[in-house]
Amino acid sequence: MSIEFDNNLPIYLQIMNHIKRQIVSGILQPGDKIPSVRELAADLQINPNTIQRTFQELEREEVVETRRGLGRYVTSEESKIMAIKKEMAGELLHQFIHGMQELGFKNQDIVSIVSEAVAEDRKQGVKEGAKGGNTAQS
Amino acid sequence: MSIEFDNNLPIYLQIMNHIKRQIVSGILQPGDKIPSVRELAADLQINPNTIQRTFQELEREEVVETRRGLGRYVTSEESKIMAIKKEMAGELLHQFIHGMQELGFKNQDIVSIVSEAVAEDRKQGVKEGAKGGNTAQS
DNA sequence: ATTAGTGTTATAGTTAGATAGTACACTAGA
DNA sequence: TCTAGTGTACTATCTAACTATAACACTAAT
Repeated sequence: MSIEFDNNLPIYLQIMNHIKRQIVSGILQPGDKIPSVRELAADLQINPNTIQRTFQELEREEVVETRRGLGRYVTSEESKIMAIKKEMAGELLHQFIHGMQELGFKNQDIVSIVSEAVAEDRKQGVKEGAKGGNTAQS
Repeated sequence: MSIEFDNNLPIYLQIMNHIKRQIVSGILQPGDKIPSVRELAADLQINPNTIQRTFQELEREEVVETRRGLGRYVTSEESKIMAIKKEMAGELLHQFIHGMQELGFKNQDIVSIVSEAVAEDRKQGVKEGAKGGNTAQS
């Protein structure tokens, strides 16, 4: 595991999202054991207290379950996982569309830009999401 | 002017983005005077020092120009504004597509989701960007 | 019982972001 | 010249996030 940090977001939130993505995308399956506090801390070069906070938040969201003395496990409730997937996707979608509208793009522009970016993606492999799209005009 | 704060992002970055969006979308035109430090601070109920930092960053990005004793003005270089628009749109696009891919969505799913969200938007007026999209399955 | 691997808790210190308050410098206009 | 409205600078204080370190509690396996 390795995460690109450095943003302006708190580390514990970034790690939270990283783990949630792994669960939602199936890299971590329901019931799977997740790394221990100390193990992940050493792995990511992050203080154990920060990892502990990350995990407490994940537990508060019912994404993982704790068995004291044993470790932490991905929830077995697949409905919960699906709900989180929808929530995360909805959040991404909203931020994108709302953001583009604020920049002055029309709805049809937005669809075109996404279509083109995805087409680029298919041609070039997964590179960088087409940064300066040619259709990026309002 | 009013901004919904509260995220985990520093306030000065949020205000920066807000002003950049106003410029890029044409609400603020090239050469326009922007609010003074004290005025915006009072308006947003934010400490003047924080606004000062916001403006310094905007100046560093060459989005605004300062005339000491007079005030600050939106840059007159329209090419600079276009560049920033492309940069901001590219960032939004990349975060969205990359994020959706990490959640396990295929490229064709992503295009469909955006198309539907935009269609919803058209029907319901600008409401909330279609949070729990029905097609949000991989 | 002992050990190793877990989660859990606590104290102390550092840093960035934000606030509070004050003061100084420049410019336009009366 | 004086005043009002600018940008700018500085010190002090507060809080959240993060780090450093240590200790304690529970569980499974030996």
